[in-house]
Amino acid sequence: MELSERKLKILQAVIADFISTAEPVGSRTLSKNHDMGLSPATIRNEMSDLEDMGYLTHPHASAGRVPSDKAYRLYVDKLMNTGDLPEEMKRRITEELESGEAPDAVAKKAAEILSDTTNLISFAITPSGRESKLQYVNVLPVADQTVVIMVVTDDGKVNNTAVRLTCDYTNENLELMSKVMTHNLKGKTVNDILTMNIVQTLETDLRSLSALPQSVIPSFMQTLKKMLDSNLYMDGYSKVFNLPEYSDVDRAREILSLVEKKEHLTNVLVNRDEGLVITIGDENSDDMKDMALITADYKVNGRLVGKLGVLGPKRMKYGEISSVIKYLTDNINRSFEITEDKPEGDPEEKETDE
Amino acid sequence: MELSERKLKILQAVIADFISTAEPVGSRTLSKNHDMGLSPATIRNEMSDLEDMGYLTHPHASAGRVPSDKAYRLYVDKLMNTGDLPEEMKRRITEELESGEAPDAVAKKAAEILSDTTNLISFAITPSGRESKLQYVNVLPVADQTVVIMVVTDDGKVNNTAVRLTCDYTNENLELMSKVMTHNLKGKTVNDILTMNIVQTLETDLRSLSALPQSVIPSFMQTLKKMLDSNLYMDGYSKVFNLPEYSDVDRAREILSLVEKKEHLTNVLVNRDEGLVITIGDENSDDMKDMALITADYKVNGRLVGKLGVLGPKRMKYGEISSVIKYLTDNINRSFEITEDKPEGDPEEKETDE
DNA sequence: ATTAGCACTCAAAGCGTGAGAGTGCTAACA
DNA sequence: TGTTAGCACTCTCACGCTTTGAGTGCTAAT
Repeated sequence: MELSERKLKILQAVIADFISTAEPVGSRTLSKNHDMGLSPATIRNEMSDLEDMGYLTHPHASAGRVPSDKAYRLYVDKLMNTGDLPEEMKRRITEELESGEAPDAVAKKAAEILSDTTNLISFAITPSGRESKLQYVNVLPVADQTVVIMVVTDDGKVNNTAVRLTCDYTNENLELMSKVMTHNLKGKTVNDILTMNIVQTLETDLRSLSALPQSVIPSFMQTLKKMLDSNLYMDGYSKVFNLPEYSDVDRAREILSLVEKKEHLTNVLVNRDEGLVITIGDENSDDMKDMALITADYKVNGRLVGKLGVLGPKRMKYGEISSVIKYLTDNINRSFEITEDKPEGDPEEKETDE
Repeated sequence: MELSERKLKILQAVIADFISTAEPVGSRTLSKNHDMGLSPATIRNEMSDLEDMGYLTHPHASAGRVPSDKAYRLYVDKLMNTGDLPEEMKRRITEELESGEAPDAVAKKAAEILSDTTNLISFAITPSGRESKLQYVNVLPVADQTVVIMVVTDDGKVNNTAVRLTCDYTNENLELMSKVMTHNLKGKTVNDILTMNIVQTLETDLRSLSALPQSVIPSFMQTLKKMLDSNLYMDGYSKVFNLPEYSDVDRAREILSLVEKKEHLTNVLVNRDEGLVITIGDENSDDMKDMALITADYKVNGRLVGKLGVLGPKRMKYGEISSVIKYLTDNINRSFEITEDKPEGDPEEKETDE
């Protein structure tokens, strides 16, 4: 059977209604609310067809219709309109985001905005530093036998670790060490540094420092490892209680415990495709089969890095939310783009206009 | 009326039973479970007295008794036993905590442990840097027109901000600036620096740098301000669903939205008394009237700083939880104590080589 | 002073009924 | 032939009634 123009229209109406009310939608309501010049009976016939085709389901015999995963997929691919955001909202987002913050702060803020505007649980992961290029290593004195190792990368990430030393140091030693390490490692990616035999590489240059390198280098590696991890920020936990699908405690528990497994969620996000990705119901992993997940990525310094998104019931305002996420990531990208046009070896040249 | 020995014993039994079952406890159950050689009728009379005295309440005429806030208070002050923790648990806590981490990481970990061991919502705030003494300022080059300002304090806090400059710089300029700022500000508390007129103080020394100070100093102040804030880490959101008192969605929503108001919660914690503090029901602010809050503080470098605690129903295992929190803060204190001038005290020295 | 006994209370669970929303089918209609 | 009105049927949900059981308070006996 073909999806006639009329069937499409009805399907769209059912989906729209269900998204906004969370109630199964019946033929009568449909014919009233959407004045499509058809009687309930006709609509009923069409809906019956749509059910046969797998687009609608029946919770039980005397209830209205509910869209299937297949219907949502069609809706997202063809039917929904990703309209422009209201100026007011755009303004607010830009405003809240504006400030040359560090990636972590931006991610946190973005999750906040996203949850506020969508009324769903939101999250954002910060870039993994895997491909970040080391810019600067600094070993700084803090107290007797204690120093801080600071690593800065070209995309603005700064990580540090405090180390208790097993030996004494002088400020000159630390400075020398910082210089040598920076000189040897600058421009290399974090990942590369972690996989190369750094001790050997530095050994000759640092011979004069006796025990110092042995004390510091493990912690330096530690700091780099920290840079590999993505940080996950979340917001809007308690928003779920506003949704009728979670008025049942067990359902609420389900989604909230899911979201509390941070490593798991991080994994899901990291392994996601690039771009704006929407996965609905069955398309998700087992623990999210009755939810929908919308994510997008953002770039720092032209490098693909962080992700953000929302999680909620399949009945979500896909169009609107996609627009918000799109607008948000665009804004973040733009705000991180500006470190360009330096002479140092970055081949791609991006020009921001408009 | 006086609280006879027997009344106390009965009261304690009621509280103990209610804490473990969440069901109003009746005279019959009590006489069975606690074989105190008294018939239900006698217990009934005593309970009636206890009710008159304000220690017990009746949800309704034909239900058992429930402890009042006053009863919990008595229990916490006199009746409960703060036994020692099982070795197994101690071992686990020490193990998980052991590693010279930064205050932020420690707080996060502590919240995690606390929620795991108590099965309640837990949180930990990191020190406010208000009284931290500045140790080191460093302005470091990151890219053209971009530098990172790093501030290190004596208690191991490290904060940094990336700044886009409005003027050019040379490495020498930055170094000079770092030196001058460190020299002028070292040993002063963050709070003091924020309230003094720093620009004026530095102006003469930095005259040679033209526009650089104007670019950097506001961001430096920004970084210091960040140090004032306590970071709040939480864990165990979804634990509430295991408690019968939150099987009602509205109750669950109540506690979870409360906990999501991070600034509010931070405030509550910051304004709390020192030491192990337990507040029950009415003793709390309006939005926690039917919960109990247990907190304690921990010190970094001898300075009173962070707090951690749990939030849950008034029916909580006060004794056990207090022990855990006590043990946890003791451990944290010990692990942060070492920056002192006594070289002794660290049992194990880790040596990594390869 | 304690306890057995009994009447009483109240929440919670179970049951039956009726209303309402919706369907599917059939027959009539343009 | 596609559309529609009509009608019987189905199923959930809300309501009220009854029963059950846990627990109390009081009284009288020990």
